[in-house]
Amino acid sequence: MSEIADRETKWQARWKEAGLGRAHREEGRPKYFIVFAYPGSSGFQHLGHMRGFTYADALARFHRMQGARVLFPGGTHASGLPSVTFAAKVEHGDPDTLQGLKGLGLNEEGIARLTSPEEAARFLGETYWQAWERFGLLMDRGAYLTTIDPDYRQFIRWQFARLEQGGYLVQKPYYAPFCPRSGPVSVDPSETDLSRGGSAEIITYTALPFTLDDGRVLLAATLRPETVYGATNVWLPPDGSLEEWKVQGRTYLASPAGVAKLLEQQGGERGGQVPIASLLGSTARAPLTGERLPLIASQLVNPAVGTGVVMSVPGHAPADWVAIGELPAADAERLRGATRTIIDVPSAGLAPSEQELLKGEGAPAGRAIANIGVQGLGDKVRLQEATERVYLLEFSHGVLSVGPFAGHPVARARTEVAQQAMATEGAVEIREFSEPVVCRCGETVIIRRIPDQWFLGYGSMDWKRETREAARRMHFEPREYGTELEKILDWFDDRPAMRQGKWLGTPFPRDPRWIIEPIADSTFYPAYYVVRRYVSDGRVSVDQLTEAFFDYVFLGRGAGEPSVDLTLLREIRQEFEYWYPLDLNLGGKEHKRVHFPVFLYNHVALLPPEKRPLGIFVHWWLTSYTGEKISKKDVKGGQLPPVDEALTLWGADAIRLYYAIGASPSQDIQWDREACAASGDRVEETLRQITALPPTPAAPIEKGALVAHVDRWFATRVVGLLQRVRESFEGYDLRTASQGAFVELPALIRRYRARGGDHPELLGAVADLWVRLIAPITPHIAEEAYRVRGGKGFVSVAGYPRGTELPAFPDSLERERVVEGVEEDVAALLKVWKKAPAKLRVFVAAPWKYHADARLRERLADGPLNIGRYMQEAKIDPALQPHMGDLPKFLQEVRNTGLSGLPPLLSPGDELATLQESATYLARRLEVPSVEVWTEDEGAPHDPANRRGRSRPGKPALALE
RNA sequence: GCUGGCGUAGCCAAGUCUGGUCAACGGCAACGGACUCAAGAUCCGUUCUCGCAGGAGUUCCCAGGUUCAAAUCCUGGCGCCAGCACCA
Repeated sequence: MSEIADRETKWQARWKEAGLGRAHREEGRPKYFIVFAYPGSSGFQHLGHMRGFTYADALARFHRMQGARVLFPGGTHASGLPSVTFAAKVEHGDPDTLQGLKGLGLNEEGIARLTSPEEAARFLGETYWQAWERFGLLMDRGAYLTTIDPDYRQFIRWQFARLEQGGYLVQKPYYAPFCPRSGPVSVDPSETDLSRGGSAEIITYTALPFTLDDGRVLLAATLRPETVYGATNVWLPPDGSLEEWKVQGRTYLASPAGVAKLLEQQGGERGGQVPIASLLGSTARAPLTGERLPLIASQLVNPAVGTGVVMSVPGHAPADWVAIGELPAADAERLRGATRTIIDVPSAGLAPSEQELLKGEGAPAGRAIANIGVQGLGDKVRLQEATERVYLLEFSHGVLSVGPFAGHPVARARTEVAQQAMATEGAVEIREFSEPVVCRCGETVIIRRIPDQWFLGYGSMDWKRETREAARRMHFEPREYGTELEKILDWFDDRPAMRQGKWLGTPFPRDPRWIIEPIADSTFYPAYYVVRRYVSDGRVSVDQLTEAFFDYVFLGRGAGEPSVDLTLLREIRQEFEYWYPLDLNLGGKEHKRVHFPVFLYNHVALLPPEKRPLGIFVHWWLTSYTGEKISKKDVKGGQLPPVDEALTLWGADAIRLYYAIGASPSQDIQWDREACAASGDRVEETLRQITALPPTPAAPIEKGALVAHVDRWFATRVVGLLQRVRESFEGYDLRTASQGAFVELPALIRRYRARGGDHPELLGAVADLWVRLIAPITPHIAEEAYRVRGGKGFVSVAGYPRGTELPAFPDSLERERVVEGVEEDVAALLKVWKKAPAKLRVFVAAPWKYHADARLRERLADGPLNIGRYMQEAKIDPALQPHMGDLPKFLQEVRNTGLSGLPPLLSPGDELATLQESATYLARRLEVPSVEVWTEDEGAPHDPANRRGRSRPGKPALALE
């Protein structure tokens, strides 16, 4: 093990031994309760996962050092599919998974155990916890949980009982993926249940009824029901049969595949076969318009898609347009002149590519065909493009121009037409996957209607309104997320809260066939962390976690669980009252639209306003380098290293600093190995420097102890820096805070020393503050340095610098600025001054200029400078009168810069004294053998170019020789 | 399309809400120097252009506009990213 790893494990062990992570309530003392959105137990963690956890720890540490009692718990989310997937990978012998497990030191037997999803979840959870410890996270192990623990399940049962009681659960029909052989399945990209089709979406068609003369009804499935006003005919497959579907006393016709879907989704029963040939040549009455349309066969129609019957809208559907063009003469005759344009797209405001699409005359579909150059029905790629573009364009910009909904935008008319067709014409919805979905068992997955699905009623206006109000009182980081969340709440709708299938989770108490869905069981859990500590140390048993228990602890309602000792019960209630509300919930940007909204909703449903969360912190991701076109030599970071490897290479402190200083949290960081390594160097250098500084003085530095300008200046700058760092932490700005602690402070010390500063007590005091300053970000080296410097206890619980620890001398900053100005100016001069200078003369402005300057500031404060008036006044000012000739030039220079362009105002004596005191420094620094400081009106040495005349208060003139 | 975000010097990335202190923090990289037998680390300097006196010019995706003043505000355009639901 490396020296770094040894150091880090040593301190982690000591923190654990001292119990620093354990939360202790102390009434009357401020508290800070922070959680991160617990990770799903899906596999091995990498550096990307650790970014947010580190932020949470840095904030928790900062507040702990500020004197707050901190509750910083963590857990893992084992519900749902991830652990099931992982266990399946173990079972199937997935090479990456097995290699990872062996890397963690598991033997065959240990690995075999992980084929159980529960075991896998617990195991993964432990590896996460270990990673958190190794990153230096100071958390309360007593609160650690996984969501499949029996006590957690008790908690979830209580939560859902309360939600149901409060009317937050609703039951209504739902359409879900279903395997006829294996039962409910999940269609998601991990394809745990599937052998193909994980990225399929469920598409909802409207099946419009077209009535034949004999009363039977053809169902034509469409995604664009509003185009019924432009329908010219009905397409049927070229051969085969349709099938009857009988429902509610009516008989519909659709393809056999279509009928199969309808039976699953709508019920009813199958009827007889109807040969398509028997239908061709007749007509059907269209819904809503009542027009009679011819039935025509076409290759266009795929009986497997939708209902196998399609209404033809050649004006707006490129495929229909092309199909009609390719019809035999007899069929074409029946349609002549029927193509219509029923959607207008105003050309104003269209993107050039959209304008291009609609160039020309005639129906939009025909124009798109011509402009894209579709060659015929066989030209599938271009036909597809034309279809998609017309569809999108008309959906987003089109306005319906005929019928009762004329004038309505297509996006709106579409639902209006569908609603009306369903209400008055007997239209039905039919759903199918966007691509074939096949179960692991080999069976094709279908969509089945579940009549009594449980939802969380997030669409409810009352609940939504109260949640929005709660959000308005919260703090969001970044602030933009607050406005975004309001928008999200606007469209947030009921969500299925349970499912039937093979998932990990808690059965719904009222009906255990339902397993509570993973998003739904991870909304109110911060509250349970408080209780969990009493379960893990055995003071409360699982069977004591009754509804009465939780009612009392969380809501203060009822007498509580009688089997729990009353004193203990009261204590737990007090704990909850102490820690709640939650100060901060921190999570990655993937949680913006799902977890954070429901987290808030549930707190609103269950708790009174004063107990609702106070803040949400969203961080972006650490991304791996994905560019492909750049040659390998240029590839910066490459893949994200696994946690173990990264810790061995650089150590936790280095990575923590890298996270904190690399970018602001609301920005993806692209992994940069070299930058991470460099931050490791910085960490080690910081440790070296702090330990090399003089010892911490026994007593605070008194104001009187600092006499020299550099000492005063240094102390003042440090004070400002400490304040800024603390404020940055309070404002969640970890980047600025780290920059101050790791970049600016060492730079300040360097300059202080370069300026000749060497006040041992002052440096010692600063070193002690520095150790504390860095502790939230790099706790291990902070402890190390703290101990080496003789600190007592742990710096992790020492006080955080506030900026009141050192005396400050505001005027010293202005003095120093004069010196800095001279440095900058000389550096600029030397750039163009080719020779090596032998001597630098510095001329401080003559006293009358200070007088003129003071007057100038008064005038500028009133508005733009009136030079004429100023001169009038100067004439009668005895101090300025002798210098009337020089005044205009003096004034001219400030005329354009205004007040803000003026350097700080010092007294002439202060400026002169500061520069004299700094002459040696300037000589060394600027590599000029001799530096002399004069005043402008002092007896002049050699000054042929009359440089001295340039001098202004705060900005002395310079002469190089 | 909807919702949100982004476009800053070789690369990463602050600054934009609250216009001036911004040729624009910080990091990486590169170059020069100090130190070293050497390497690494560390320290100093340089990295838009021009300039033999502290200056000037041109920049913050593009084009306009507001303003004494714009990376920052407004309008329009171009380009890119994420999410869009049952998936954690």
